[in-house]
Amino acid sequence: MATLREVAELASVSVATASRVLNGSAQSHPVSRKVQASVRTAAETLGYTPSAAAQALKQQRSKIIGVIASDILDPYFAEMARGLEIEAAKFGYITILANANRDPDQERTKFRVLREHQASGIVFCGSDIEGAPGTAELAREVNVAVRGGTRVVALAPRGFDSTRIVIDNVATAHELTRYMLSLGHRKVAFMGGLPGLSATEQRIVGYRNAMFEAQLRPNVVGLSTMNQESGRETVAQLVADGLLPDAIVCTNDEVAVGVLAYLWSSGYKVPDDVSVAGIGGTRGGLVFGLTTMTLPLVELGRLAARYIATEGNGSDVPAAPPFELRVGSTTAPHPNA
Amino acid sequence: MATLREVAELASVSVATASRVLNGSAQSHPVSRKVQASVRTAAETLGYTPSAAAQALKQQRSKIIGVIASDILDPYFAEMARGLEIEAAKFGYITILANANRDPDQERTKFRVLREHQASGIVFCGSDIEGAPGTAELAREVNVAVRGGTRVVALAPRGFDSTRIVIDNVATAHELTRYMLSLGHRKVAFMGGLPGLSATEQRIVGYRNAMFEAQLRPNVVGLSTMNQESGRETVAQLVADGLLPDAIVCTNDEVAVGVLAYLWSSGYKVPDDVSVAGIGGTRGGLVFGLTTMTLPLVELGRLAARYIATEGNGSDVPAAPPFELRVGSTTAPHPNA
DNA sequence: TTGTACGCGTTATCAC
DNA sequence: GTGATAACGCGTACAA
Repeated sequence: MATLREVAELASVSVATASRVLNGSAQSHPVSRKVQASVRTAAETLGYTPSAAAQALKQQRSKIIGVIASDILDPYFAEMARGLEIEAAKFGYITILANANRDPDQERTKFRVLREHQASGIVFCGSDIEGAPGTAELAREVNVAVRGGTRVVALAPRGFDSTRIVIDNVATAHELTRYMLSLGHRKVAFMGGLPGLSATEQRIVGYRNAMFEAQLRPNVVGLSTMNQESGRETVAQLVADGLLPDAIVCTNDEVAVGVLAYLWSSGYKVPDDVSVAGIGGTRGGLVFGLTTMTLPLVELGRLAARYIATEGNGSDVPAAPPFELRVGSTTAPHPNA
Repeated sequence: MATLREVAELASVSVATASRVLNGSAQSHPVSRKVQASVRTAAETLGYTPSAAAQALKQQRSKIIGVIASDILDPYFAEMARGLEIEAAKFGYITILANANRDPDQERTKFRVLREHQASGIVFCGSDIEGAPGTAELAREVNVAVRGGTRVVALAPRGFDSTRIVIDNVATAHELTRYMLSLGHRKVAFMGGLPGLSATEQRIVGYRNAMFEAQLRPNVVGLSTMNQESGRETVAQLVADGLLPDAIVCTNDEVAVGVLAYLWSSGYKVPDDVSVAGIGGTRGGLVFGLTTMTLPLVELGRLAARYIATEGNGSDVPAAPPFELRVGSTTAPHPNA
């Protein structure tokens, strides 16, 4: 790795001049054209690459955004990560991606590593699990970091003092459930999610509220995991028990796709036999014409990246963009409606 | 951010001692129990976090693995990225994720940024596009880096001199096509992929070879993109033209799922009307019982991470693990067979 | 317009 | 066992 000094020597100038030409202050601190040219060619021939480590050390901050995702294989988080990466790149930032498996201890470990790398911001993509062991320690460490000047952004409900750019989970489920009811369905079930996961619990609240308002009994099923497989298994069980409802509100698109997979493969008609909808608006549901609450996931990532890159302070936190119902072909009015 | 010196002062020891206690050589360079304890408590109370930047600067290398993916939303790459992240973490490494959209220029930019951060290794997850502008420049820069000691690993066919841990794409498609033929299908089509993309071209070769061996005419369709939507559109067109084959070998699972989505939603029976299979073995196909060539994607990521973290040299490159046919419920013998 | 010199936080080499 | 101190590569006052 060629260093700045080597470049300077080859160009017969001082390191200061070389530095001014290659990194930054070429305008605020003028350098003659000739020297500029010779420095640049020297850098080119030597294949000079500035040391981000040295720069970070000197400037007390590095252009790094840390991303802590619950599961990078889940499209929900992958979309956020993508938005983060794209927007960060625009500002010359890079994203460091860490997986945490929804485990507070792992989150804490990753958080620490990210801080060690002087990340100027750290983004939590997933929500937390209420009362999970390690949550308190994580919160404590996050709060210390925040006070120390590290920008921390939560893109989902979190129990620590960070900047929040969060979608109203209660409202998403509430609105979606109301849509199902407006179609004339009465036996509307809510399916999937993780017990204790804030996002899940909030969506259930939204669903429950909508059901209560319609004076109907809520019915929450399959509260275990939230992937395609669990959607398939849960609906298979409902069918086996003869308890298939009129409509199913799924906690996310993954579960909904699992439901569709089972129903189609076993001869049921969607939406004739049952209406199905998800929450998220991720790519996975698109091809199936899934009705879903489209969430601005990529945009959430972008906002977080921009907030960090532009060194936002607590006062200029962007609001989460609105979500929107996307009516597909997996929902239809109830036959008796 | 508390520094080592602050910790040392609080503990009334020298920075040297503090360093020995907190980072590394506590054994090779003994420190008394008492001092160790006082240093640790001092670090704790100050919330000391070592500066990775300073360490990287001093040690001339940082525990960073750069990952350049073509599209993080594609499960194919997401699985690799996940394997990389998990294995890297085991060795105390972190992964920096960069998206490149299959654009050589973007790849080059990201590659450079990764080098600036002194990544000890950089992994390319996707294959290249033959003759794409910018490919030569990228290759040149990669080769410079490799000679400079940076470990570069390609997990897909690439035109530069890097370590390769690659699956035999020709064989995957060949084997899968042969399986379709063994079921008695004669009109077997190959669907999807990017024109010029090495992985696509190689799979087509495998497919063609198998068809030629059976003295059948190959039929490649939908060579445009390789996501679910393109699979849906392509098969819809086939149906509209009355050209639905006996069996479809898809370039990846995404395309295959798109095909299934269309067929199911429009009343076709899989595998009764047509057999469908994919390549990849990603999660997306699992819930549909998709027949697919299961590729060791996560494992590929792990191997790359381990190779870099253990500072492998050119002589101890691990071989790609074997792939395997997973027979699901989307393929069946031909009715006339 | 260019050069000199210091320090960012850490580790490693020497001395005690 | 422990403590000074010199680098690592860079940016930037301050001089010239």
